[in-house]
Amino acid sequence: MDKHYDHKSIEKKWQNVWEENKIFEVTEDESKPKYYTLCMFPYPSSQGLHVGHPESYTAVDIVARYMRLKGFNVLNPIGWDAFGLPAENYAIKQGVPPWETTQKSIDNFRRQIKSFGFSYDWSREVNTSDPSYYKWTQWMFLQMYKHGLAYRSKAKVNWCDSCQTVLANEQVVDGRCERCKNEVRQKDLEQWFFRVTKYAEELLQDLDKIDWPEPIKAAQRNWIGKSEGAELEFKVKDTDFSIKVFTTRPDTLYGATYMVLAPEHPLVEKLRFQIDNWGEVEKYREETQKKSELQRTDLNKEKTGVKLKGIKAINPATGKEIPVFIADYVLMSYGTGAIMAVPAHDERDFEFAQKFDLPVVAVIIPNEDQLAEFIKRKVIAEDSEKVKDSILKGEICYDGSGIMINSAEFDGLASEEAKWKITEKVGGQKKIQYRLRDWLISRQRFWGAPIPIVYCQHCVDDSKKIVEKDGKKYAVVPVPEKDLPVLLPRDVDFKPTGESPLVNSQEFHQVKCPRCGAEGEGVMREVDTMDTFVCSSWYFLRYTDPHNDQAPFAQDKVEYWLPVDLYIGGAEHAVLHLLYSRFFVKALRDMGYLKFDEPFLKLRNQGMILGEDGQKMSKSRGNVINPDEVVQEYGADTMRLYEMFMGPLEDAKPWSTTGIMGVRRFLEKIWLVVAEWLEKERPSDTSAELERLFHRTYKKVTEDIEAMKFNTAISAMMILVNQMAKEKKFRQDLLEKFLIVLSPFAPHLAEEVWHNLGNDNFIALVKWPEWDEELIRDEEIEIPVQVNGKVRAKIRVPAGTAENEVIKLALGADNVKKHITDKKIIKQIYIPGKIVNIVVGSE
RNA sequence: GCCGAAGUGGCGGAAUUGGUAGACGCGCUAGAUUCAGGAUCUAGUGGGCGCUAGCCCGUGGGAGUUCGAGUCUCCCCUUCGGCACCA
Repeated sequence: MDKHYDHKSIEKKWQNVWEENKIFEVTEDESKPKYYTLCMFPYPSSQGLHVGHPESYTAVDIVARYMRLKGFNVLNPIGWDAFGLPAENYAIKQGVPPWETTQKSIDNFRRQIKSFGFSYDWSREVNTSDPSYYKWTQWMFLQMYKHGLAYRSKAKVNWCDSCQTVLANEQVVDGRCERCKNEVRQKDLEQWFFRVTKYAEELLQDLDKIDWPEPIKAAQRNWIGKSEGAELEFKVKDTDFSIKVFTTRPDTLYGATYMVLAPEHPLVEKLRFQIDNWGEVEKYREETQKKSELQRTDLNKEKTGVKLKGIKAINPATGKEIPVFIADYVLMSYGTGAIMAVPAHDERDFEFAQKFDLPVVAVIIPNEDQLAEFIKRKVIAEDSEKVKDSILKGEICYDGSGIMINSAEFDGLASEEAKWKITEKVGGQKKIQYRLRDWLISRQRFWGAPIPIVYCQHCVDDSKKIVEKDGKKYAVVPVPEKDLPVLLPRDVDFKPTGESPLVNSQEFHQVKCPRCGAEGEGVMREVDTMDTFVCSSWYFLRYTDPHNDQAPFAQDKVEYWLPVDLYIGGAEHAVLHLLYSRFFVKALRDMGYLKFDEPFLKLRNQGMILGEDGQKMSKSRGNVINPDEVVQEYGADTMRLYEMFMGPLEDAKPWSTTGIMGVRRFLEKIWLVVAEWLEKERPSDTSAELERLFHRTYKKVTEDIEAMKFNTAISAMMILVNQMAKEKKFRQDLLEKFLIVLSPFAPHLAEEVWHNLGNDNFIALVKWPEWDEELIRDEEIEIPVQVNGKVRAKIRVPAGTAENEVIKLALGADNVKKHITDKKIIKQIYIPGKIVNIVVGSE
C-alpha cells in the first residue's frame, strides 16, 4: 500500500464499483426490518450544489450505511424537485426553454452528488417535471377533487407583481413574496384551493406523536393558530339583520360598548340604505381596498374607522343600543369579520375608543395577585390601589382575568367561569377558530404540472359545478384518469404576462370535453399550473414504486416502506412542505390509499453553513465555498467528515479552510498507520490499554450515530487513531472493526483499506461490530478528592475498591491533609467511581 | 405582545438521572527537521499570582437549593427563529 493517501483514485474507483454491483439497490424483503432514510430532495438550480446540500445528505448517508450494517433493509433514495419558478425565470433570462435548462441542472447536480459516494438507490431517481411523475401529481389533484378537498373559489388572494402569479399564504412572509421579496398585493381572483383547514385539528394534535425539532412543531402550532372562544350574535336595531362575532372573551360581553365590522364585510352593503353617511363609508372602504396587507397590518399605525350613522346594534346581555363602526383593524379573513369591542379589556378597542370618545365600562377587576402580575407585565409605576382605581374608572385597559363586576347576575364570579355561563345566557355557541387558511394551489406560470380540468359551456345544464369566465358559464369537468397526463405544451411563449402562458398554446387547447365530447368553441382547458409544493407533497411515496405506470404507487410497497423513519432537511420548510406533506398523507389515508397518519416519524434540520466570515454565503459577499473544489482538493471523505465534525447537525456554523485540513490530516494518519502496519508482520497482540480503547470507540461511535451526534463520534475515532499511531501494534480484527465503524463517515477510504487488508467482500455490506463491556471497564480508576467542593487531589484505586478504603486513601493524600488539618470533618461523601468530597468546618 | 431555541477559551465546539469545565479539532508559542516556504514531528496553550510542588478567579448577569451547579429553581439581559391590530 502506497504511503501517500490519493483520494482521487480511490474515490472514483469505489463509486464505480458500488454502482456496477448495484449494492445499494433494494427491494421489499419481509425477512428484514426496514428503515427508510430521506433527505429533502434538491431543487436543481443552475448554480449547482451548495455546501449545505452535502451536510444533510452526509448525515442521512451515515445513518443509512449504519442501519444497513446493522441488518436493516434500508431505502435511501434521491430525486429532483424540478418544477418551479427559479428554473422558469432562469430559462427566460437565458432564452432557453425550462425543460432544457432543468435537464442540464439535474445532470450537473447528479454528477456532483455522485462525487460524494452517498449510498443511494439510484434506480429509484424521480423527477417531478417528468410526465411519468406529474401524471400522478395530476392524479392526486383528481382524488382531492373527487373527495371535495380541491375546490375553485373566488377569494382575496396574494398576488406578486414581480413573479406574476398568486401565492399561498405560506409563501408570503411579512407581506412580501417569499422568493423575490416583492410586496404582495391582494387581488380578487377565482382560484383552486386544497381544503387543508379540514385537517386543522388533526394537524395540530398529531404533532405530539412525532419526533420533530421543537421549533418546527412550535412554528406549525403558531401557523395553525387555534383559539377557543364563543360565537355571539348581536341584532341590528330595526332590521332583520344580525352581526355574528367571534370572541375569546365572552366574559367581557357586558363591557361591549360598540361593534366594528371589517370594511369589506358584506353586511355593510346590505345596510346601505339605512346608513346616513354612506358617502363617507364608501370612501373609507375604497381607501382600505387600495392599501396593501403590509400597510393595513402595520401595528404602529393609528386606528382609523368610520361610524355607520343610523345603525345601532343591541348588546344581547345588557339590551343596550351600541354604535357600529367599520375599521381596518378588523380583518375579514379571520373569525366572522366582525367584533364586539370591549375597550376596558382589549388594548386595540381601548385605543379606538379613546380616539372616537366611546364609553369604557370595566366589567372585570383583578384580584391582588392578578393585579401585581399585571403591574409587572405592563411595567406600571403607580401603586396598586391607584392602578385598580384606574381600571375601575376605565382610564386604563386591563386585559387579564379576574372577578366579574357590572355584569348583573354574574358579578362576583371568576371571569374564567363566567365565560361559558354568559355565552349560554345569550344563546351563543362555543367555537374553535383556526388561523390556518386553505392552500391556494393555482399558479399563473408555465413550469408546473397543469391542473387537469376542462371547462365546457355545453355541459352547464347538468353540472353542479359551474364557473363564470368573461361573463359566460362553464361546467367544471375533471379530466378522466385514463387521459392523464395532461402534457405541458411546448409551443408556448413562456414569458409571464399575468396570465398563464398556457393560454397561448394551440396544442394545449385542442381538447374535447371529456363529458359531452364537444370541442372547439366553448370548451377550454384550465390554463393554470399547480404550485410546486403539490409535487413535493407526495414524492416520498413515489420512491417506493417509481416506475409504476398504473398507479402512483403499489399499496403493498408503500405499506412495507412507509412511514419515513428519518427525514433531514432545512428548517425553512416548517410551514410549507412539511405541513403540506402531512396534509397529503392524512387526506390519502381518508381516501383509503394509506394506512398511517404521519409521513415523517423523525425529523432533523441541518443548520446553515456560513461563510468563513460568519455571514451567510452569497455571491455578492464573495464567501461562497464550491463543493466541487473541496472534493477535488481534499476528497469526498474529507468533505463528509469535515461537515459532520464542524458541530451539531442542527447548529449554524461557519466554514473554516484550516478546519478542514485537520480532518484531512486525520484521514492521512489512518492511511499512514495502516500502510506502515502492512509493511511489517501483522502483530498477534495488542496492549490491554489500546484494546480497551478500540472497544470503547466501537461503543461510542455506535451510541453517537444513534443520537446523531456525529461530531463527537469523529472525535472518539481521532482519539483512537492518535493512540494507534503511537503504539503501532494492534491485531487485525481490532483494526477491521474500526474500519467498519469508520465506513459510514469515510466510505471510500474504509472500503479501500478493507480490501488492502485482504478482504474481498464490501465493507458497506458487512456486519456492524459489537463491543465487550467487560473489556471496556477500567481496572484502575482515578478519583478526584474535593475538600469543601474544591478538587485538592486525585487518587488512583483499583476499580471496585470499598468506600472506607477510598476515603482512607483520600484523607491520606498530601494536599488533602493540608486542607483538613486543624479542621473538623463534618461529612465524607463518596460517589462510587466518581468523586470524594470531604466537608470540613473550622474548629 | 405571544410561542420556540440558544448564550462555555482567540475560534468551531466537548461535558447535563447534579460529581475533575474546556474532550477533539483549528489557531497560537517554543523546539526538531528543512537552503527556504509548505508539510511533518515533540512539548505547551482559559485568565491571574507564584511560574516548581501550590493558590485565587472562571460556563451571559443576579439570587437560591445542595457536600457539590455549565447542568436544577426563580428573576433579569442578549442573540436567533415562528406568529402577530387573529378579536
